[in-house]
Amino acid sequence: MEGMTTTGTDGRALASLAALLADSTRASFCLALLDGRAWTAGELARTAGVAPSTASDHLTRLVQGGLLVEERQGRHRYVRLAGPAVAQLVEDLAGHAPAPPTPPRGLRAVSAGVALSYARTCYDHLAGRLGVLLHDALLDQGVLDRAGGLALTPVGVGWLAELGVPVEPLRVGRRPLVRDCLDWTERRPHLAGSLGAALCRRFLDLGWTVRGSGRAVRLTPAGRPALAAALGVAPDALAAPASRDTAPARA
Amino acid sequence: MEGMTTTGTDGRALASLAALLADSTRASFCLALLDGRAWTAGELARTAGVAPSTASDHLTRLVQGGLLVEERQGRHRYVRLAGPAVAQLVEDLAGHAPAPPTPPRGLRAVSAGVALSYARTCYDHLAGRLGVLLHDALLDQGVLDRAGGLALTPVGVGWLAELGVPVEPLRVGRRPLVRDCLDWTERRPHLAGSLGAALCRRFLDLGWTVRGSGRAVRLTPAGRPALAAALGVAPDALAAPASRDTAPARA
DNA sequence: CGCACGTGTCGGCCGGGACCGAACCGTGGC
DNA sequence: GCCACGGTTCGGTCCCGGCCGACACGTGCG
Repeated sequence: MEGMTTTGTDGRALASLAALLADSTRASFCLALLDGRAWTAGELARTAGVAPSTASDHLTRLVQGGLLVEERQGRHRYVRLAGPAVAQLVEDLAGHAPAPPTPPRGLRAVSAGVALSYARTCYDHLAGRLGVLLHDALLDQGVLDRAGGLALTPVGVGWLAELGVPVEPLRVGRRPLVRDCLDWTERRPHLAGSLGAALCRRFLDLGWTVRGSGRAVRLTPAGRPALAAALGVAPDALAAPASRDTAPARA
Repeated sequence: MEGMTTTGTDGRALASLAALLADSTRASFCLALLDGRAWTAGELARTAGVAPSTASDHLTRLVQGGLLVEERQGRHRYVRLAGPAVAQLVEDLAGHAPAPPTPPRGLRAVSAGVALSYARTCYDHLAGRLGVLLHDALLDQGVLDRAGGLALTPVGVGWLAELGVPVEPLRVGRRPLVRDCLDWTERRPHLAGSLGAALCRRFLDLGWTVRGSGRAVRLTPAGRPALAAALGVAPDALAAPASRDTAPARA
């Protein structure tokens, strides 16, 4: 009677998982790692503003908890999120957290912020204004449809083939093909799931986009008209914000 | 350079949200509340095995954090999850937590466990073997389709109309129409989303199912053939486990 | 070989927070 | 009016865990 029969995950297990993210330093690690790349322990320590020894401790716990995986190279310890499932978990949690009243501070921070809000990676797919725009355009084009839940249409399969993205290989594993992911800056959904990741990768392969510093992404001069054509929108609609869209906010 | 520009949710916000679930007592509260009903502070305190004063404290924090909403009636304080979004968050987190190696203890616990694993509510939709069976049958019947992501088909709209469930009212709000929800006991998906909730409610209204003790649900004698017909399966496929399917584990 | 550097370990400090018991307060029943 | 009961508030205790500095270890460079 006392122990109660929860017959499912028990409170302790849930709590210990949540505890991994319940520390601001570890949380900031995970948010940083949401760019999908591998970071070294030192990098994470610096961006979080803690001593290397502290960061090392946290990383050990995150790895042991299964949220991160590590890869050692020489004297470096690279860590990254353990997979899309973990990324989604962090995204969801972050999406429910109250938006910070953080008006960027310095000039440099502002321009960096502008670049990030225009286009960035969210784990392994596109986010920011460009990500939301892609999401909306795919719905307009009939590539996606949300009449009965977000889904790829038969039309969409053809559209993807034309772009050089075969769909079948994307159906492997438990990961959903398409999924909404709430955009932090736009507060509207962009496209995630294995298809979102494949598109992001394909755009990079085609040279339509390139990675900027950190998680920022830029649309190349060649990529703009090409992507506009594929999405059936005017190239102007893809214009980057105020600053030159080729230079990533000159220092 | 030092402060870093996360340009999104900041680590502290994420951490404070996660901290709400990072305590085993609060976590067990949320898991208990996943049945979708409103519990009193005392009930939660007893099932978690803590003093009323402790529970009161925890509830205040959970309400302030926006995870729970309260409703005071006389000398009682009823709390329930703040909404489907919170329920999904807890589910997801619980789904990623390691499965507990908890072989039920006593005789009574075993039969209660059997009833629960057969059919129960998961916030506001059906879970357990019956929930998974429903999910699979809907896919077989062509009501749902996951060719391009889980979605309701045109055929499904008709099927629902026949059952007396109009679809349009379900499209309101941000909540997805259909969604997979990982079943704790079956470790396979069952149907969530506004449609999952509507079906669960409809079955209760039709008298096909009734609520048992706690979050358990039972299929009524009248409901079994009716549901079997609607799903296009043999009534035997819906048979409850070993024990009598009418008595919910006496005393 | 020795030095710099990135990382892990240990000890110690300290704050937060989980918990309880006791007293207090309002509700509802007698 | 009294009492039982559910809930809350308040001290006080105690432990967990985040943090650092100092030291040890291995890598890679000069």
